[in-house]
Amino acid sequence: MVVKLFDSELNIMEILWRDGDTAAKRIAEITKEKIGWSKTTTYTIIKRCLDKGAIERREPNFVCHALVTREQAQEHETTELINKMYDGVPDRLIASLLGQKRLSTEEISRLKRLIDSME
Amino acid sequence: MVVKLFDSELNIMEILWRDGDTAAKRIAEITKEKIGWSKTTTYTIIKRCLDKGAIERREPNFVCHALVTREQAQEHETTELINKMYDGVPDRLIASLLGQKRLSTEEISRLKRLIDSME
DNA sequence: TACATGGTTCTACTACAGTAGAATAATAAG
DNA sequence: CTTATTATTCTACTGTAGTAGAACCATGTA
Repeated sequence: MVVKLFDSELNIMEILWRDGDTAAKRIAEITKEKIGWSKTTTYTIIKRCLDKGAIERREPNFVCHALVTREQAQEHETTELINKMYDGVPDRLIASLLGQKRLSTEEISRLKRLIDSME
Repeated sequence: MVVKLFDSELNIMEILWRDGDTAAKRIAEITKEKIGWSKTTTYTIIKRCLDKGAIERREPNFVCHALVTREQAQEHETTELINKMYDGVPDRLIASLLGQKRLSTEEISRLKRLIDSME
Protein backbone atom coordinates (compact mmCIF):
# COMPACT_ATOMS: atom_id res chain seq x y z
CA MET A 1 0.00 0.00 0.00
CA VAL A 2 2.63 2.46 -1.06
CA VAL A 3 0.57 5.42 -2.20
CA LYS A 4 2.31 8.60 -3.17
CA LEU A 5 0.11 11.51 -2.15
CA PHE A 6 0.44 14.76 -4.07
CA ASP A 7 0.27 18.12 -2.38
CA SER A 8 -3.29 18.69 -3.49
CA GLU A 9 -4.32 15.31 -2.14
CA LEU A 10 -2.68 16.00 1.18
CA ASN A 11 -5.12 18.85 1.64
CA ILE A 12 -7.94 16.33 1.67
CA MET A 13 -6.13 13.79 3.81
CA GLU A 14 -5.20 16.45 6.32
CA ILE A 15 -8.87 17.13 6.92
CA LEU A 16 -9.70 13.46 7.33
CA TRP A 17 -6.78 12.93 9.67
CA ARG A 18 -7.73 15.90 11.77
CA ASP A 19 -11.51 15.65 11.78
CA GLY A 20 -12.07 11.97 11.05
CA ASP A 21 -14.56 10.72 8.47
CA THR A 22 -16.10 13.65 6.68
CA ALA A 23 -18.75 14.06 3.99
CA ALA A 24 -17.52 15.31 0.62
CA LYS A 25 -19.80 18.29 0.87
CA ARG A 26 -18.22 19.30 4.16
CA ILE A 27 -14.72 18.81 2.79
CA ALA A 28 -15.60 21.12 -0.08
CA GLU A 29 -16.74 23.75 2.39
CA ILE A 30 -13.52 23.50 4.33
CA THR A 31 -11.23 23.63 1.32
CA LYS A 32 -13.13 26.55 -0.13
CA GLU A 33 -12.78 28.39 3.16
CA LYS A 34 -9.18 27.47 3.88
CA ILE A 35 -7.47 27.34 0.50
CA GLY A 36 -10.00 28.84 -1.87
CA TRP A 37 -10.72 25.71 -3.85
CA SER A 38 -13.67 25.53 -6.16
CA LYS A 39 -15.97 22.75 -5.09
CA THR A 40 -15.32 20.82 -8.28
CA THR A 41 -11.61 20.89 -7.54
CA THR A 42 -12.30 19.26 -4.22
CA TYR A 43 -14.40 16.54 -5.82
CA THR A 44 -11.76 15.93 -8.46
CA ILE A 45 -9.05 15.47 -5.87
CA ILE A 46 -11.29 13.28 -3.75
CA LYS A 47 -11.83 11.13 -6.81
CA ARG A 48 -8.13 10.78 -7.34
CA CYS A 49 -7.66 9.79 -3.70
CA LEU A 50 -10.35 7.16 -4.18
CA ASP A 51 -8.76 5.88 -7.36
CA LYS A 52 -5.41 5.37 -5.71
CA GLY A 53 -6.88 3.79 -2.63
CA ALA A 54 -5.92 6.51 -0.19
CA ILE A 55 -9.50 6.92 0.96
CA GLU A 56 -12.74 5.06 0.63
CA ARG A 57 -16.26 6.29 0.12
CA ARG A 58 -19.04 5.40 2.51
CA GLU A 59 -22.71 5.86 1.90
CA PRO A 60 -24.92 7.59 2.52
CA ASN A 61 -23.67 11.10 1.93
CA PHE A 62 -20.36 10.37 0.29
CA VAL A 63 -18.52 10.18 3.57
CA CYS A 64 -14.79 10.00 3.04
CA HIS A 65 -12.73 7.68 5.18
CA ALA A 66 -8.94 7.67 5.16
CA LEU A 67 -7.33 4.35 4.36
CA VAL A 68 -3.83 5.74 4.60
CA THR A 69 -2.88 6.96 8.04
CA ARG A 70 -0.98 10.13 8.71
CA GLU A 71 1.86 8.02 10.08
CA GLN A 72 2.06 5.99 6.88
CA ALA A 73 2.12 9.10 4.77
CA GLN A 74 4.73 10.71 6.99
CA GLU A 75 6.90 7.66 6.86
CA HIS A 76 6.58 7.39 3.12
CA GLU A 77 7.56 11.01 2.52
CA THR A 78 10.38 10.74 5.00
CA THR A 79 11.75 7.65 3.33
CA GLU A 80 11.62 9.48 0.02
CA LEU A 81 13.59 12.36 1.50
CA ILE A 82 16.17 10.02 2.96
CA ASN A 83 16.63 8.27 -0.36
CA LYS A 84 16.78 11.49 -2.30
CA MET A 85 18.96 13.62 -0.05
CA TYR A 86 20.65 11.38 2.50
CA ASP A 87 21.78 8.48 0.41
CA GLY A 88 19.19 6.21 1.97
CA VAL A 89 20.75 6.39 5.42
CA PRO A 90 18.24 7.54 8.06
CA ASP A 91 20.70 8.55 10.72
CA ARG A 92 22.31 11.02 8.36
CA LEU A 93 19.02 12.84 8.36
CA ILE A 94 18.89 12.73 12.13
CA ALA A 95 22.43 13.97 12.45
CA SER A 96 21.66 16.79 10.05
CA LEU A 97 18.57 17.72 12.03
CA LEU A 98 20.43 17.73 15.30
CA GLY A 99 23.20 19.76 13.76
CA GLN A 100 21.12 22.37 12.00
CA LYS A 101 17.85 22.92 13.73
CA ARG A 102 18.07 24.64 17.01
CA LEU A 103 16.09 22.58 19.44
CA SER A 104 15.07 23.87 22.82
CA THR A 105 16.68 22.25 25.83
CA GLU A 106 13.29 20.85 26.63
CA GLU A 107 13.10 19.18 23.24
CA ILE A 108 16.59 17.86 23.65
CA SER A 109 15.87 16.20 26.96
CA ARG A 110 12.65 14.79 25.57
CA LEU A 111 14.65 13.24 22.76
CA LYS A 112 17.22 11.94 25.15
CA ARG A 113 14.53 10.20 27.12
CA LEU A 114 13.14 8.80 23.88
CA ILE A 115 16.49 7.41 22.88
CA ASP A 116 17.15 5.99 26.32
CA SER A 117 13.86 4.16 26.16
CA MET A 118 14.83 2.52 22.89
CA GLU A 119 17.65 0.23 23.78
CA MET B 1 19.56 31.85 -1.57
CA VAL B 2 16.61 29.57 -1.25
CA VAL B 3 16.80 27.55 -4.45
CA LYS B 4 14.45 24.68 -4.96
CA LEU B 5 16.27 21.96 -6.86
CA PHE B 6 14.24 19.58 -8.96
CA ASP B 7 15.01 15.92 -9.21
CA SER B 8 16.65 16.30 -12.59
CA GLU B 9 18.82 19.11 -11.28
CA LEU B 10 19.90 17.07 -8.30
CA ASN B 11 21.49 14.63 -10.71
CA ILE B 12 23.87 17.37 -11.76
CA MET B 13 24.44 18.71 -8.27
CA GLU B 14 25.15 15.24 -6.97
CA ILE B 15 28.04 14.94 -9.40
CA LEU B 16 29.46 18.32 -8.44
CA TRP B 17 29.11 17.55 -4.76
CA ARG B 18 30.80 14.21 -5.11
CA ASP B 19 33.51 15.01 -7.65
CA GLY B 20 33.96 18.75 -7.23
CA ASP B 21 34.06 21.19 -10.16
CA THR B 22 33.47 19.32 -13.38
CA ALA B 23 33.39 20.28 -17.04
CA ALA B 24 30.02 20.14 -18.73
CA LYS B 25 31.32 17.62 -21.23
CA ARG B 26 32.36 15.29 -18.41
CA ILE B 27 29.02 15.70 -16.66
CA ALA B 28 27.31 14.71 -19.87
CA GLU B 29 29.42 11.59 -20.05
CA ILE B 30 28.56 10.64 -16.50
CA THR B 31 24.82 11.24 -16.83
CA LYS B 32 24.73 9.32 -20.09
CA GLU B 33 26.50 6.43 -18.43
CA LYS B 34 24.60 6.48 -15.14
CA ILE B 35 21.07 7.53 -16.05
CA GLY B 36 20.99 7.36 -19.81
CA TRP B 37 20.57 11.05 -20.46
CA SER B 38 21.05 12.46 -23.91
CA LYS B 39 23.81 15.01 -23.86
CA THR B 40 21.42 17.82 -24.71
CA THR B 41 19.35 16.93 -21.69
CA THR B 42 22.39 17.39 -19.53
CA TYR B 43 23.17 20.78 -21.04
CA THR B 44 19.55 21.87 -20.63
CA ILE B 45 19.52 20.97 -16.96
CA ILE B 46 22.91 22.58 -16.42
CA LYS B 47 21.49 25.73 -17.98
CA ARG B 48 18.55 25.68 -15.59
CA CYS B 49 20.89 25.26 -12.65
CA LEU B 50 22.85 28.26 -13.90
CA ASP B 51 19.70 30.32 -14.33
CA LYS B 52 18.57 29.68 -10.80
CA GLY B 53 22.00 30.32 -9.34
CA ALA B 54 22.61 26.81 -8.10
CA ILE B 55 25.87 26.56 -10.01
CA GLU B 56 28.19 28.90 -11.83
CA ARG B 57 30.12 28.47 -15.02
CA ARG B 58 33.86 28.88 -15.12
CA GLU B 59 35.96 29.21 -18.20
CA PRO B 60 37.68 27.71 -19.94
CA ASN B 61 35.87 24.49 -20.72
CA PHE B 62 32.51 25.24 -19.19
CA VAL B 63 33.53 23.98 -15.80
CA CYS B 64 30.55 23.79 -13.46
CA HIS B 65 30.94 24.88 -9.88
CA ALA B 66 28.27 24.31 -7.25
CA LEU B 67 27.08 27.44 -5.47
CA VAL B 68 24.58 25.55 -3.37
CA THR B 69 26.14 23.09 -0.96
CA ARG B 70 24.80 19.63 -0.34
CA GLU B 71 24.08 20.68 3.25
CA GLN B 72 22.01 23.64 2.08
CA ALA B 73 20.02 21.48 -0.28
CA GLN B 74 19.50 18.84 2.39
CA GLU B 75 18.33 21.41 4.86
CA HIS B 76 16.00 22.98 2.37
CA GLU B 77 14.37 19.71 1.44
CA THR B 78 14.16 18.69 5.06
CA THR B 79 12.48 21.92 6.03
CA GLU B 80 9.99 21.38 3.24
CA LEU B 81 9.22 17.91 4.53
CA ILE B 82 8.77 19.19 8.06
CA ASN B 83 6.39 21.89 6.91
CA LYS B 84 4.45 19.56 4.69
CA MET B 85 4.18 16.49 6.88
CA TYR B 86 5.11 17.43 10.43
CA ASP B 87 3.28 20.67 10.92
CA GLY B 88 6.50 22.64 10.86
CA VAL B 89 7.81 21.06 14.05
CA PRO B 90 11.24 19.45 13.57
CA ASP B 91 11.21 17.23 16.61
CA ARG B 92 8.07 15.52 15.40
CA LEU B 93 10.10 14.31 12.48
CA ILE B 94 12.83 13.15 14.81
CA ALA B 95 10.37 11.36 17.05
CA SER B 96 8.84 9.68 14.03
CA LEU B 97 12.25 8.59 12.81
CA LEU B 98 13.21 7.18 16.16
CA GLY B 99 9.89 5.43 16.41
CA GLN B 100 9.76 3.94 12.95
CA LYS B 101 13.18 3.32 11.57
CA ARG B 102 15.05 0.54 13.16
CA LEU B 103 18.40 1.95 14.10
CA SER B 104 21.26 -0.24 15.12
CA THR B 105 22.37 -0.01 18.75
CA GLU B 106 25.54 1.50 17.44
CA GLU B 107 23.61 4.22 15.69
CA ILE B 108 21.57 4.82 18.78
CA SER B 109 24.56 5.32 21.01
CA ARG B 110 26.11 7.57 18.44
CA LEU B 111 23.00 9.68 18.50
CA LYS B 112 22.95 9.69 22.25
CA ARG B 113 26.47 11.02 22.31
CA LEU B 114 25.48 13.63 19.76
CA ILE B 115 22.59 14.77 21.86
CA ASP B 116 24.62 14.77 25.05
CA SER B 117 27.12 17.03 23.37
CA MET B 118 24.44 19.54 22.47
CA GLU B 119 23.32 20.96 25.75
C1' DT C 1 -45.48 16.24 -11.50
C1' DA C 2 -42.69 20.05 -12.47
C1' DC C 3 -39.15 22.85 -10.72
C1' DA C 4 -35.37 24.61 -8.03
C1' DT C 5 -31.49 23.70 -5.41
C1' DG C 6 -27.58 21.62 -4.04
C1' DG C 7 -24.49 17.53 -4.74
C1' DT C 8 -21.61 14.94 -7.98
C1' DT C 9 -19.26 13.72 -12.29
C1' DC C 10 -17.18 14.59 -16.95
C1' DT C 11 -14.21 16.82 -19.46
C1' DA C 12 -10.66 19.79 -20.34
C1' DC C 13 -7.43 23.58 -19.82
C1' DT C 14 -2.87 25.28 -17.82
C1' DA C 15 1.70 25.32 -16.04
C1' DC C 16 5.76 23.26 -15.73
C1' DA C 17 9.29 19.41 -14.95
C1' DG C 18 11.51 16.20 -17.82
C1' DT C 19 13.50 15.22 -22.08
C1' DA C 20 15.83 15.65 -26.49
C1' DG C 21 16.22 16.84 -31.83
C1' DA C 22 17.96 20.15 -34.76
C1' DA C 23 20.74 24.05 -35.38
C1' DT C 24 24.78 26.44 -34.45
C1' DA C 25 29.48 27.49 -32.84
C1' DA C 26 34.07 26.18 -31.75
C1' DT C 27 37.91 23.41 -32.52
C1' DA C 28 40.98 20.02 -34.69
C1' DA C 29 42.64 17.62 -38.74
C1' DG C 30 43.94 17.49 -43.49
C1' DC D 1 41.62 27.46 -45.81
C1' DT D 2 38.22 23.73 -45.79
C1' DT D 3 36.09 20.12 -43.76
C1' DA D 4 34.89 16.97 -40.06
C1' DT D 5 34.04 16.52 -35.43
C1' DT D 6 32.85 17.76 -31.07
C1' DA D 7 30.75 21.12 -27.80
C1' DT D 8 26.93 24.12 -26.85
C1' DT D 9 22.46 26.39 -27.45
C1' DC D 10 17.66 26.93 -29.21
C1' DT D 11 13.48 25.30 -29.55
C1' DA D 12 9.89 22.34 -28.68
C1' DC D 13 7.38 18.15 -27.49
C1' DT D 14 5.34 15.14 -23.61
C1' DG D 15 3.28 13.78 -19.42
C1' DT D 16 1.01 14.99 -15.50
C1' DA D 17 -0.30 17.65 -11.18
C1' DG D 18 -3.31 21.30 -10.27
C1' DT D 19 -7.53 23.44 -11.19
C1' DA D 20 -12.30 24.28 -12.47
C1' DG D 21 -16.47 25.05 -15.92
C1' DA D 22 -20.32 22.87 -17.53
C1' DA D 23 -23.28 19.14 -17.52
C1' DC D 24 -25.76 15.87 -15.03
C1' DC D 25 -28.37 13.82 -11.15
C1' DA D 26 -30.92 13.43 -6.81
C1' DT D 27 -33.90 15.29 -3.60
C1' DG D 28 -37.35 18.12 -1.45
C1' DT D 29 -40.99 21.30 -2.26
C1' DA D 30 -44.80 23.99 -4.59
